Amino acid sequence: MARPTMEDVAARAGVSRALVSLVMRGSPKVSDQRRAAVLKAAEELGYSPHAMARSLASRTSHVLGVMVSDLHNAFFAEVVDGLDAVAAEHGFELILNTGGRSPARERRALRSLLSFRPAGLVLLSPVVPTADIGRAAEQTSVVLVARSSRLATVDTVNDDGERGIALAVDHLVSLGHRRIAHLDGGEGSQAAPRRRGYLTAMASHGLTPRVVASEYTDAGGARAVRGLLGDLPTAIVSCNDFNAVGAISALEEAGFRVPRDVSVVGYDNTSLAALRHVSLTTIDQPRNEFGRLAATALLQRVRGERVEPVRHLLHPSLIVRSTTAPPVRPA
Amino acid sequence: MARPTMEDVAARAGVSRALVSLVMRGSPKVSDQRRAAVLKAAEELGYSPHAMARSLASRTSHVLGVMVSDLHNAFFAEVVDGLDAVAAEHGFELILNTGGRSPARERRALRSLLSFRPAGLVLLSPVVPTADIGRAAEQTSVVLVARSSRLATVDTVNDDGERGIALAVDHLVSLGHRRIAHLDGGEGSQAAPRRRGYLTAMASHGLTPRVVASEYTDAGGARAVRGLLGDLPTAIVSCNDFNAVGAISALEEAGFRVPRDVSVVGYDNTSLAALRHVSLTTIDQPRNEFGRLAATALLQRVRGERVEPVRHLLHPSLIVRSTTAPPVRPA
DNA sequence: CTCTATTGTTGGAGCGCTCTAAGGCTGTAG
DNA sequence: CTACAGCCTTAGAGCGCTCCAACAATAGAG
Repeated sequence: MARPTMEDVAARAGVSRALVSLVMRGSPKVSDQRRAAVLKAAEELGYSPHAMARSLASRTSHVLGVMVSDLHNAFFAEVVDGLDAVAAEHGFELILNTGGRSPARERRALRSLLSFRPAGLVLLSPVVPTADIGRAAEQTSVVLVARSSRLATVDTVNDDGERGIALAVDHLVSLGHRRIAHLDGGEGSQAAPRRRGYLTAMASHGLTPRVVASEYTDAGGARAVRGLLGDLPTAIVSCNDFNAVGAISALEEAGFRVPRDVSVVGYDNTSLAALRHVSLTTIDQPRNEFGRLAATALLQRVRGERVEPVRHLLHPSLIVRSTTAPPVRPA
Repeated sequence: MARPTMEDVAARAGVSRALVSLVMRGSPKVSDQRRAAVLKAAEELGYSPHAMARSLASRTSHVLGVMVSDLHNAFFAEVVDGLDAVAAEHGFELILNTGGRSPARERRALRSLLSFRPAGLVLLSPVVPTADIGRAAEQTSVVLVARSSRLATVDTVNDDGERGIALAVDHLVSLGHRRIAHLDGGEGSQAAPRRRGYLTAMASHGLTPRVVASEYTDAGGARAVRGLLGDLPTAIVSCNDFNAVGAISALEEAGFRVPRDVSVVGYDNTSLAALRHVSLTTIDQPRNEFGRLAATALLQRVRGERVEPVRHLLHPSLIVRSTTAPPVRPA
């Protein structure tokens, strides 16, 4: 498995190593004749440039470091998908890590990524303290996804959770609902803005809010609904799709029909929501776009096109499916 | 962002560059005193070794290349999760690519990964011709996941789809079903062994098989069931979970109840199947284990512990939930 | 036919590290 | 007091590449 080097190609093509380098980098200052000879020799030897040696010599990196807090979650997979698309488009490679939602493991993952001297770093919903992020940002460009920060040195990409929930509430209100409860995500990552958005939206319609403690799982949604059965609202805004699906199950088990008796809105527009069996009205977060924007932000910095930090706050959108309808019970 | 080098650390600690190198590699032949001095200097400078320079000089790589045909699919994300766990455990880093299910793009992705001279390559369900894989295997160790191959130079990790479907059929037969249909995955990746497994299992029970053309989507499952309504079997074995969920929707829309009127079994045990709202009886594929085994296979080769190819054929397992029950209609 | 551009090509230094072989120290035996 | 093990430590070459300065070679101008 000893692979050929530039030297080998040069020897075979009867030119110098430097000329091979020029050809490999696609320089225009090489005669067509020599170029062809070099390319032929490279082909015959099965030569391909050594990315690490190249990066070392040129003091530039075509690598983007990505730390995912938890790949298990399909949300992140889609973001990575977007990152990869943009990176590939510009000849960059992704080097990937997971932090396992533990600050210690994330710190280690961070160090490991930095040891590759990446052109930039994408942190997906990291849980490490801001100080660690700041320190990383001294070494390379950093963009934070699904986590906000006031650090002047890092870019951020988030969705506007307040607005997203407001979309859901407005939708329900326009259908005629007035008793709308929110199943809250607790300590979950974007739970706070969503809760805030709910309270603000309800207030703006002059309605009485009702926040019910819950969590980002279907079991959590079911549990929360069971606590609500004595005094059921006509509509529920869940903190995410899983929670919403759990809520629907519990409602149906209790003999209620969705959306006839209770309307339910989710959040995230996971593939789950799109299933005909579920057909959940929900709020879409442009996850792929998160990745694309994050990669783009990094590439801009790499090219020196921008210095000031950028804060992307993406607009979520309402996807109306079959779990919302006008209320039939007295509002 | 000009980061300190070994030279800087050596100067500050008052030792030679080589000594710093020894300390960084954790060599035992360094006096405690010097080691402490070096570590202190490194700490003060915020030094961390340059992974690429290290790899170039040592002619060894601590990088594993991963080509995912489509990260969008949660299946692959879980495999990557398993890969990452084992890689991290052994101080390896993952470098990741997607091939977008196109041979041309995959070939490019492959080349790009190889340019990093990775210690090994993991190909998740690649669509490139075997010849390309063989060529890659000449450059580094290769393990194929979710794609079989007779190449003597590559390791493979797959699940035993025939056996998985047999598990489903046996389960239904033991419940008393005799009219069991299979919704087929067509050209889909593991559809062939699953179909084969169905036919064999039915034959072994002396039952008449009934293969219905379908595909790996919930819409596909629904469509197939609609074609079945005139002569409904008592049980359905779907090619995967999505298909099964679609089938259930169509059955319910037609006024049938699952599992009372028809039992349904999925395949894959996606997170979808586990939802209480779905609670699908299905066949579990140990995806995380796929990743772990793939990484382990590579590491064994890297360490020279093994030369002959290994073929992992993982046993799928039956997960009984709420969509299967004894038939009530005449069998 | 010489002189200056212009274009194409080359050697050499160096990127940050590892690794080998050789060197400096200490302590103990002869 | 010299010799010889250790045990630490170091200089130096080299990994595969890029990049710069220098240099041929060809072309156009005077």
